[in-house]
Amino acid sequence: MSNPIFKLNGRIWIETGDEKILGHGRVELLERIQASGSIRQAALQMKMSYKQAWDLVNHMNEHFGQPLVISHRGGKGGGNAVVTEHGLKVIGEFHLLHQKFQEFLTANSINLPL
Amino acid sequence: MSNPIFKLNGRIWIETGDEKILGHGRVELLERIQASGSIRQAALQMKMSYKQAWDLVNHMNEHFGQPLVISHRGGKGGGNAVVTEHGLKVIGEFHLLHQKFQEFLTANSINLPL
DNA sequence: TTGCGTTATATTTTATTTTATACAACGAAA
DNA sequence: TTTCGTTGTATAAAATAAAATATAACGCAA
Repeated sequence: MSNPIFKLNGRIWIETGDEKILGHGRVELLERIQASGSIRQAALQMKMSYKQAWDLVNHMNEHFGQPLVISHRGGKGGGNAVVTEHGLKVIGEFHLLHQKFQEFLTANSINLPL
Repeated sequence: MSNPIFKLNGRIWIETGDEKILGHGRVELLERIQASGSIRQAALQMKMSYKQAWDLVNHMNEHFGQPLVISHRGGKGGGNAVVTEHGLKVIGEFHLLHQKFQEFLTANSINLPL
C-alpha cells in the first residue's frame, strides 16, 4: 500500500425518531417504481427481491405523513404501482440535500502527511 | 404515524480506492486503544469481539501509509498496544471533518408539507 | 523456569440477514 | 369464466456476518 489516495465519502438519510426512512437506495427505488409503474420491475432492475422492495415501500408509506406509493393488484398487466405527488416532492427534496452533501464532500478532504 | 418529525442524519468515512478504511467506529476504537493501552480492553469496552477489533486495527495499519497502532505481545501485563503519532494525527483530522459534517447536518433539513 | 495476560490466528458455532419459493387475492380483458 | 402478471403474505432455504472457542507465541517478573 504505497502512495494511498484518501477520499472522503459518506451517506445521508432521513429519520423519524431513530428510524431510517429514506436514503439514496429508497429514492432510487421510488424513481424506478415511477418509471416502470411496477414494484416488481423496480426490484428486478435493482437486483433486490420483491419482498425487500415491498417492505421498503411499505415502511416508507407507514412513516411518512402520507403514502409515497399507491399500488393496485389485478387488472390490466396484473397490477401496478404509482408514486404519489407527495412521493415526487420527497424525491425532489432528497435530491436537493444530496447535491448539497456532494458539494460538502468535494469541498472537504483529509490532510495527512505521507 | 401522525405529525412525524423528519431529521437529516448521516455518516462520513475515509476511503482508499473503494475500501472504507476509517469511520467513526474505528476512530473510537483507536481512542480506546490509546486510553487503555490494549486492543482487548478497547474491544471489551465497545462490546465487540477481540477478533473484530484486531481485524479493524490490522486493516487500518495495512491501508494507511504508516501504522496507526503498534502492538507487542508478552512482557509486563501480557502485552500492549499504542497509537502512533500518525494515528493521533489521523484521529484529529477525522474529528475536524466530523465536526464540519455535524454543522452541515444541523444547517440542512427537509422541507415537506404535512 | 513458571505463571500471567495479551497478541495473533484458526476453527467452529451461533445468530442474523437475505434470498428463494410458494401461493392466495385481485381485476381487467379476452 | 379463464387467463394473465402483479400485489401481498408466509414460510423455507441459503448466504453472510458475528460471536464463541481454542491455542500458540510472546516476554517480563516472581
